[in-house]
Amino acid sequence: MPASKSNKRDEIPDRKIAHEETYKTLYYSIITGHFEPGKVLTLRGLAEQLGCSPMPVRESVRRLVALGALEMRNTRRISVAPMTEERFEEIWAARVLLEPEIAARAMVHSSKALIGKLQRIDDELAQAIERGDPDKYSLKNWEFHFTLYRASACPIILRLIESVWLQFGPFMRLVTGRLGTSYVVDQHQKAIEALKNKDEAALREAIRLDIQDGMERIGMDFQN
Amino acid sequence: MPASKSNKRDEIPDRKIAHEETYKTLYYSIITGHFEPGKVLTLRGLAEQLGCSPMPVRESVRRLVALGALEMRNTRRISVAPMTEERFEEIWAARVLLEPEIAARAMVHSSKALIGKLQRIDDELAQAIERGDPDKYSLKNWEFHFTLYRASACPIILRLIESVWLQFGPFMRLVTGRLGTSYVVDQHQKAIEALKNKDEAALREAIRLDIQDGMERIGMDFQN
DNA sequence: CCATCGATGATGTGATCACAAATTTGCCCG
DNA sequence: CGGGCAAATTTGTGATCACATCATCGATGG
Repeated sequence: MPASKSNKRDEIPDRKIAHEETYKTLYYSIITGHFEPGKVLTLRGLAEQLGCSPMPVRESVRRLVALGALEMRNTRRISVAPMTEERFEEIWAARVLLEPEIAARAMVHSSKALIGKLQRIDDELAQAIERGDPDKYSLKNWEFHFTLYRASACPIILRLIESVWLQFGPFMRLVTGRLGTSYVVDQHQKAIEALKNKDEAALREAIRLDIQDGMERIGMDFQN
Repeated sequence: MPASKSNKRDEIPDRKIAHEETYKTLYYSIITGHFEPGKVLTLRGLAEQLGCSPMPVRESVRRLVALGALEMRNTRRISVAPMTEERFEEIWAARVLLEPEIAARAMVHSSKALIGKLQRIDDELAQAIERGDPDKYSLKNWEFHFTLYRASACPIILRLIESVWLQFGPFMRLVTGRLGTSYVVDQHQKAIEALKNKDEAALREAIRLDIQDGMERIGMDFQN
């Protein structure tokens, strides 16, 4: 054990790694629904777009394929996963299974700071809706959920949820088109309220309904 | 739409791709518990061991890191994830959430052929226990679960479960040491029975108990 | 004898090249 | 004018190299 001081590791403030940066860029692009379902991508195309060699892109794409965010057909062609009714229903089911559970686990580690942070994010989300800014709406909605989920200190389940979000991200662009009502925010507020009251059942229900609202809204457009 | 015949795609019987082969090799090694938790790996080391250049290994490792099977510290060092009590509990929770659900979904597509296949695998599993062959036991246990789960035709949830299995695979080597009793097989048999009777609740319960038995057995060793 | 520092070897990363396979383009024939 | 075949381009894959950084170990000083 060479570590004289036990807290010596994890001291390095994250070196700049190209493939990490490209991954983050692609990650947010997918989560916020910038990529059209079924869209075909190329390593060299993304590389030029991101201003690097194809090498970091190759690694990022491999990660995203592993998580189901991108597909690689047996002809070795990279594409955003196309949406089917089966996939949609499955994603919905996975979300309802995992997200209320991790939210409940987050409540245990809840704090004033967390609740304040969630409230602030939801305020920004409301502003994004008012101004009709779908990109910011997607991002803030993601921030709200994952800020809550990260507080659970359950990295394994969190990774599963990340995978699911990456897979329905491309369909987000369908829902962001019509930001008419704001009842999604209501569920967020109910979730915050439940956190304050330490009411686990209410929190689970708020998350479940938030998922249902969002997915039903996507489902509407998807039925066409 | 260039495809004149719609079934023309997916006709190619899978080209031999080096990084796919290395991935499968590493996948089974991890699933069956050949890698010790915390073990440090190197690209060049694995490459030499697998008889290829570091390139395909790099891509396989990237995939496995994305799925949580391997870790990459911020010092850019590759290692098998070390086991902690928190990780263990979380994996357990994720399994109980996902696997009974996908099993229930598999029952809808159940068939005589599937039941026969499961019975055959479980017979081989029993033989592996008798002969004290932990590697084959691990493999057949994996085969049993994933043969059942694949029948659900839920690729997204299946991928989540794959991720979870890859993460507790390294701890499998702890349980495979002592293959004394055979009550695990009992749960498999109850699952097969439930499939025959189309009894969803019984199937869910059998899977849940099988998970509990297996995890408790690992947990015993893990408490030390 | 132990701690600290410096040198050496090893490791992940990124770029580039060659190649086989797939896609696309363009030409020719019916 | 339309359809199918072949050339040409594009694309993912694998190998190799240079490089910055990290781990390992030996030397030095206390």
